[in-house]
This record gives sequence, structure tokens and C-alpha cells, in this order.
Amino acid sequence: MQLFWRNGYETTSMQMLEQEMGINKFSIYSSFGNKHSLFLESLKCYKNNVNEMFETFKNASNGVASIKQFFYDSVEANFKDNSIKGCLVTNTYNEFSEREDELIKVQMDAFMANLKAIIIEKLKTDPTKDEATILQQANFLLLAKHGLAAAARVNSKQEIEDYIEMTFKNI
Amino acid sequence: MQLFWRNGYETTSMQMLEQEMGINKFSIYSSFGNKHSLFLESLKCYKNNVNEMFETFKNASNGVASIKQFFYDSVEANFKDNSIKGCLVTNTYNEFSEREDELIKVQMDAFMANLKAIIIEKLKTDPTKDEATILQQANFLLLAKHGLAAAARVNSKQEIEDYIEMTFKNI
DNA sequence: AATTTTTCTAAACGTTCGTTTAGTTATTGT
DNA sequence: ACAATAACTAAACGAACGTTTAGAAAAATT
Repeated sequence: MQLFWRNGYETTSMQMLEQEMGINKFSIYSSFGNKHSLFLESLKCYKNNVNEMFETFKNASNGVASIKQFFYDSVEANFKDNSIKGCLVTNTYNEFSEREDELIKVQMDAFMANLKAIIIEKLKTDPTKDEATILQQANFLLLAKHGLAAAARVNSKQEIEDYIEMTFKNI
Repeated sequence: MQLFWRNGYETTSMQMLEQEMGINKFSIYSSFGNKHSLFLESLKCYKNNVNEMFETFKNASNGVASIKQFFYDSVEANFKDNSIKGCLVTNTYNEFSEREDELIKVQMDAFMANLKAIIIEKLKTDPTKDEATILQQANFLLLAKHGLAAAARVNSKQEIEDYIEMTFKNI
């Protein structure tokens, strides 16, 4: 997962995986089938990794403010242990955007739909927002999150945090 | 350029380039040296392609509003002829973010620095903004542009345009 | 028209890719 | 203890990668 996260699917070779995982190619193949399946498994693993953050987000009691907190938590996770890798889902979304890989796309869309649902739920706690505004802001935030994750690969933590502040001025 | 734009550097093979350019591999090599040089040349070509847009932006007389117009123009260009490819510079930035390729990075940084300079110049036409605000907003817009370009690969035109509207509410 | 130079095609180069096979070591069950 | 199963290493697989070479066709020069 770490390798795919950092380098993407295509750039990560079986040789690199062999070295990083500390086991032989054959062992990888007998455990995971092939590279593609291993990648899908990595996505699942990533999902589990961020699941805690998602749960915290979902169970937060401070309504709309929790969205911003979630953004901050994501940035914090991305910049942990000096590994600037962005978000594996966003990276994958970008790398596979021009490919025909339904299995990957289904995973990605499910992930995004899940996040969107939580965001909408949080926005709904604000009684001053009508439904149209909520949908519009949810789309905006989802896109902002995507952009933020992409930008987190090349920008500093401070820049990203400034960006979050700006982003939430109208929410 | 079209192929690199759509598929990225690594995924674009010499075979694909051969077919798209309509000439033999050998001809490509005798004209461009190697794949990497051809890619650098494609970046230059892209620069020329967007240069008109940059000039229009630079020479615009409507101050801060021209930044938003530039964002819209970029989106328009990205969605032209049904080719959802985002921005070649942003795509390249993302693909090469974890690599050690100084030649590419120099190109990228120059491109970004150029854009940032124009944005700052435009923001300065607003006398109500102090210098700190200008730098902060320039960073924000640059990052928003990056995110927008990344998101343009997977989101609809309408979503992107909504995103621009939201982004400029505080500028 | 003959010859030199350029430009093209086709084939092969060595490497690396993802994947598989053969063979050895370790583990398990009886 | 010994046989049967699992898990490992090393080597090789065909295919595709970027790149180069050999040689034919075309163009240009004399």
C-alpha cells in the first residue's frame, strides 16, 4: 500500500513490492493472485486505515465544523512521518481517470459517495441551509478535497492549511 | 503532446507515439533524441499552446476579475473537443512529484512562478488588499488552480464551474 | 543520368515488465 | 519417524518497454 500510495500503480514494480514486502514474488502471487489484485487489496487496506478518521468524522457532534476538522485531520495524516503522498484514492482516481478499469472505478466511486454522504449529513445540521445549497456545498467540498489531496503532493503543509481556511470561509 | 497530456509520461509508449505522430520510431529518435526529450518538447509545445491564454490574462484590463476569467478560460480549454485531460503541467507535476527529475521540475516551477506573478499583479490592482493578503490569496488561487486542474479530469464541467464561483467568493 | 545525401521502414537490440515453473526447505499431521 | 503438505528461493517465461542498427526508397546535388 505504501508503495502504491507513493508511486502510483504503474510505477510500482513487482521488484519494488518484493523488496518492500520482504517476501518473494512467488509468495506475493500465491497470496494475492496478481499485481492488480494486490493493488485492490491495498485500496481496501487504505480504506481500513482511514476508516478511523471517517468514523470520527461521522460521529462528530459539532455539525458543520466537523467537516473542516476532517479536512485538517486528512492533511495531518498526509504529512505524517515525512511521507508526502497525498491521498491514495485521489492519486488512483487521477491515474485511472483515462483507463477502463471498472473494478477500480467502483471502489473509487463508493469511497467518494461515502464521503459525500457524510458531508451532506453534516451540512444538514445547519437549519439555515436549504437543500440546494447543501448539495452545491457538498459538491464544492468534495471537489475541494480532491484538489487538496492532489495539491498536498507538491505544496507545503502550511499552504494546504491556509487553503482549508479559505475554503471554509463560505461554508 | 496530446498523448502525454491524456495518459501521462509513463503510460504513453513509443508505439503509441509512433501511431499518433504517423512516423516511424527511428524518425522520432532522430528528431527528438529520446522519449524524455520528446516529453520536454511537448511541455514547451503546451506552453506555447496556453501562451495565448496567458497573454490575454496578462493584458486584461479588468484587474482582479480577470483572474476568474482566466480560470474559466482554462476550464473551457480543458473541456474542448471532449478531451478531458486536465492540465498537462498539473498532471506532470503530480506524476513527477516523487521522482528526481530536475529538468522537469525546473520547467514546472517556472510555469507556476509565471502564473503566480501574473496573479499577484492582478491582485495588486485592488487597493484595498495589503501585501500579506495578496500573497495569501495568490497562494490560495495557485493551489485552487492546481486542484481544479486535477479535479477537471474526473468531474463535470458544471461542477468545476460551480467550484470556481465558490472559490472567488472571497477574493 | 549518376551519385551523394537524406528519410523512411523493418527488424533486432538489451532490459525490464508481470507472471509462471521447477526445485528446495520448512512445517504439519499421523 | 516419516510421509504429506505448505512455503520458500531461484531461474526462466513471453511480452512490451525504450532504443539502435541495417538497408531500402526518395530527394537532392552535381
